Amino acid sequence: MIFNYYEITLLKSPLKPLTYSSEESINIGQKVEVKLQNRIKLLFGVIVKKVEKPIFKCTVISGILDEYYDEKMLEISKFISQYYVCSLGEALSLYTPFKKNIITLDLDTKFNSNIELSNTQQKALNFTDKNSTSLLFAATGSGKTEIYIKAIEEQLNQNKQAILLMPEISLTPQMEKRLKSVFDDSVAIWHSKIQKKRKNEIIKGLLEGNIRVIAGARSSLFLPYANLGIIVVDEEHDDSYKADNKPRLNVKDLSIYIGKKYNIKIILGSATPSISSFAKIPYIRIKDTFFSTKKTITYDESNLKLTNIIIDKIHTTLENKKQVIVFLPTRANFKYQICSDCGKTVECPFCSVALSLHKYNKALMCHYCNYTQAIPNLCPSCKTGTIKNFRLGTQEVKNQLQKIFPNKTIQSFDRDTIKTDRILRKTLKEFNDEKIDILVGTQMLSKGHDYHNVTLAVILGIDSVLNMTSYKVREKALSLTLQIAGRSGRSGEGEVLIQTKNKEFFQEFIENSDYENFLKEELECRADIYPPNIRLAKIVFSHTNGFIAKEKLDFQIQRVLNHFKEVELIGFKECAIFKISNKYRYEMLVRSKNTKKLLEFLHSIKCPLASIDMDSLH
DNA sequence: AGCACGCCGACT
DNA sequence: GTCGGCGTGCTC
Repeated sequence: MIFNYYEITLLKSPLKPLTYSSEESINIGQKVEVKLQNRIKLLFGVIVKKVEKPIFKCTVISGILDEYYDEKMLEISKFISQYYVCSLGEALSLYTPFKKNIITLDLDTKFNSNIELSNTQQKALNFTDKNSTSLLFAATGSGKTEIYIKAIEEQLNQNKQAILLMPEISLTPQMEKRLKSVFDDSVAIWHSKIQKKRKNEIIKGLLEGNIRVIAGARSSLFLPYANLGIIVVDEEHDDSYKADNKPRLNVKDLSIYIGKKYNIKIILGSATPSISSFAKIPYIRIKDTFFSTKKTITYDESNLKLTNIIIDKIHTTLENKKQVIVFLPTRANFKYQICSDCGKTVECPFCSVALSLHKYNKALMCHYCNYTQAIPNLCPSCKTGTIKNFRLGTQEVKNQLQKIFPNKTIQSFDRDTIKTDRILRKTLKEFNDEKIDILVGTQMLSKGHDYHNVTLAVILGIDSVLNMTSYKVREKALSLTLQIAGRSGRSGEGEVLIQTKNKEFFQEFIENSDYENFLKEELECRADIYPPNIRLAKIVFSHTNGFIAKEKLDFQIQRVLNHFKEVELIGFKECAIFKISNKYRYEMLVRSKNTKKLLEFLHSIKCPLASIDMDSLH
């Protein structure tokens, strides 16, 4: 009997590849089922290498499936496991494999959209033709979607496939409509909320060749593409392209990597591009808008509350039969519950954060671990004082506005209210049909939705963004403000009201100059100490026993200082939220100009308490 | 002694 | 990740 020996990487497992045997000759990339130790359930694995008979005894492969990972998937996964510090199995698990027995049809359907591009749009399209990777630095309403569509069409007509990435599921409905009008059933929407049955249809369509364009969230990058020609990354500045659990990859950065390696065209687009894209990628600016909009900006230098200035502006706007959006960075009703006697906040028992009041549910909730409790009558600390609310959230602003404008329809727009795709579509439709007068929401408001009759955008509490501790706060606060401001006055004149104690900052970059100046100036500030000119990684150590977490942190600090000369320790501290889900957390930030050396350190940590975040956005 | 629980280390 | 092995410490 002839046995073959293979290294197999186990999917979703942090283990290194293990060696198994089989009588059959199996291809690299084949998905198989294997038994591990005394576990009852079989595990899925992928053949990564054929090897000689090893010195130890091998288990026989239990089953060979009719799914496989192609060479590109394996190569990219290898890169992900190296760069983002995870096992090969964890990286490969991102992918939906190819299926055997599905014949790939010819990709020769031709498309002929009748979209007429303006001169400016045509110039931008030519620019993306000339550069393999390009950035469309395009103002809101400048028509970048048409450019995307034309660029995708060019690729499809060369028998290629296309991906259009969006940061949010909530943006897919409007994009779907526009893509379908050109590409019809050749386009499919892909994200985590798509039903399993539909997902299988899409994979089949993609393999057979009748689906040619995938538009959707992060996971769209990991489908079985036989002949990918272009990846468009819309709203490229958006932080949600970075995954927040392992493998902590950034699909925008990964797209750029894939584009270079496999000669796939990459187009990034944003009205407020990220500093790193601006610094590294050839860009073209599009300032023209279809409707020349004139923006008036006013400031309110009070703390987070609805002042008369704000109420008057809203009143006038509504009188003129126009709509209003109100942004604030906090969900729920109030951020903190403070005792009037002892001044203590009501904290989550499992996390070091104050609980938020959710009036609708009559409960206090933790925004980090979802712990929920009844609203206490008396302060749980001193048992005498009463609990007072502090700092507004979307719900409370909505309620206050409702009292001031009893005849108007006011709707909140945040994760609490917009729970499903159906509710999202319904709310946006009602708002655009002018059945809603005011939308009060969080970041969700800023994300590329079209509000055609809004002439006033109110931005509350932006200072709390500016006051966070991150090298990115200025970039975040300004892009967020501009994105929200961009929602006002899409047809005609628009007003923006910013509540801030940092008026000069906004004046300087919104009124006196523009975002490009900000990017240039901020790039200078970042110099060689913060990205994009240097690599930054964050390592978090967490444990139910705080001393253990601290001990592991200290150990790694010593290692960097003593053994990794080219890696610089920027700092270490308790995490901003010290305790989450009953685990105490410490973090350290390291940076290096030498990516290889930085990765060497990160790979050498080998501590299960540590979560490693390469290119951390914090 | 007998058992519950948490930690640790191995996994081909 | 997931499992068993093993040490600690509590109870009968």
